[in-house]
Amino acid sequence: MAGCPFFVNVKGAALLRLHQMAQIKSWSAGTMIFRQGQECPGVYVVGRGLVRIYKMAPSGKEHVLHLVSPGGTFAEVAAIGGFACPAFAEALEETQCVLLPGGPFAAALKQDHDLCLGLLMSMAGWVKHMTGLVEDIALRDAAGRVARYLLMVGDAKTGVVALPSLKKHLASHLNLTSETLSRTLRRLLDSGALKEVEGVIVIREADTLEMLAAGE
Amino acid sequence: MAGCPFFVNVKGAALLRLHQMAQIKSWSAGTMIFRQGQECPGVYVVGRGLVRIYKMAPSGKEHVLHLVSPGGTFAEVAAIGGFACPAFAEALEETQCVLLPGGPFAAALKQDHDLCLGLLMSMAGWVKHMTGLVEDIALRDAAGRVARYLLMVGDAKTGVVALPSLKKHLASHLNLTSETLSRTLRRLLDSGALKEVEGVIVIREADTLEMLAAGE
DNA sequence: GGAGGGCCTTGATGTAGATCAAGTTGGTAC
DNA sequence: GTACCAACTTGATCTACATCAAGGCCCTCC
Repeated sequence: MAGCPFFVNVKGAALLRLHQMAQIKSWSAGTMIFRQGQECPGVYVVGRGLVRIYKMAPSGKEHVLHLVSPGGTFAEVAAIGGFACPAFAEALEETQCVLLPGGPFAAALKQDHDLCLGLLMSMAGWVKHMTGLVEDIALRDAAGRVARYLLMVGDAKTGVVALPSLKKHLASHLNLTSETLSRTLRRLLDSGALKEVEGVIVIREADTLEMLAAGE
Repeated sequence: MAGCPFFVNVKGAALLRLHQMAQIKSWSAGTMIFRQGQECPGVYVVGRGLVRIYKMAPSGKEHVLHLVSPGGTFAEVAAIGGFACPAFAEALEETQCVLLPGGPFAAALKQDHDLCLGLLMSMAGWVKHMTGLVEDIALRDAAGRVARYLLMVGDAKTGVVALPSLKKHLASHLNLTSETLSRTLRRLLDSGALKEVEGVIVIREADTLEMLAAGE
């Protein structure tokens, strides 16, 4: 469980300290882990299950920032920066997480240089990811966004794409309605760029998708 | 110049080391500092002038991520994460920067814990900022985005808003065309929420703007 | 001075994708 | 089995914003 990419550089006493502060938490499918604006309890590491991180506008419209699967972390940014949770977190499945409480974690950070460095790297990755998201939403049309997503999560060799639990969550992540996502996938299937095998989507013409992702 | 919020926690020998590696660079207005995809030369700290950081889609459409004024930094993320420049950087005015070259900077980072911590904080701020941007583009309409921007950069007391050099850059930052921005501002002026004094925009009804930013 | 060229504004028109409205399908409850 | 409900699809319509086009203003340059 601590075999997550976030802590690979942490070893020995420092790792032990993390283990000592760690608390195991569990939620059943569909329950809320924390709410937007709430004080941030610490860093979460997902052990089992799936967590959906999303923002909500006053109008009620929501946008999912991130789907976190085992080995991933969430709330690190708020925990490190010391601000309130900037988004909602919801368990989509039966989920188990390790919680590293904010206070002790910050203390560990102050003393352990390797932890700090590792975190810095992964933060850089985060910013890059967010930048990609902005680019995506601002610069690409619906087909381009879907194409880029498929290429990103699809298996490079077999072309098999594992879509997240619910299509409506994927749609929200790509800033589309589920209707538009549905239509876009249909068009890709009809054009032959994608095919469906036993209910699973498989990429057939990666180059077509790349052209779409690049903007026609 | 080193009085920028990025390095406040760095002191003594560590600061000296940074000074030793620093190089001064200058550009005239309108010149390119680096291009998207190019290898990242290091961390830049703006001393004088204004730098525009933007991405470009293959279609030619561009989106400005950030306008960096004196005291601000850019390319930190790529320098730390070790990837290529994710965007373009262009000097909008006669600009002078300090460059901390990637290699020596990474070495300093490995040894100096305070530098590392400080950077971590500012990275957290960056992620938060990007999250705000995503939220903005995904969840708000044109009027909401403009309203939020005005509230963000406007002087809280006087309500005076200093718009960036060119409106078209602001428009691009908010993911609007300059035409739509122009129309939106006109509507806000006509409705009385904003007024114009000697060519400068002043907020008159902050609560109206807040309602718009919150989504009507 | 006049000519040219950005930047901004305002109006007319076009369009991607949202919204609204029916169906399918599949799963769980009884 | 039937009833119900949520996810998904597909079609028809609507709308916010982009795009296209024209004119005005303020530069700099000759």
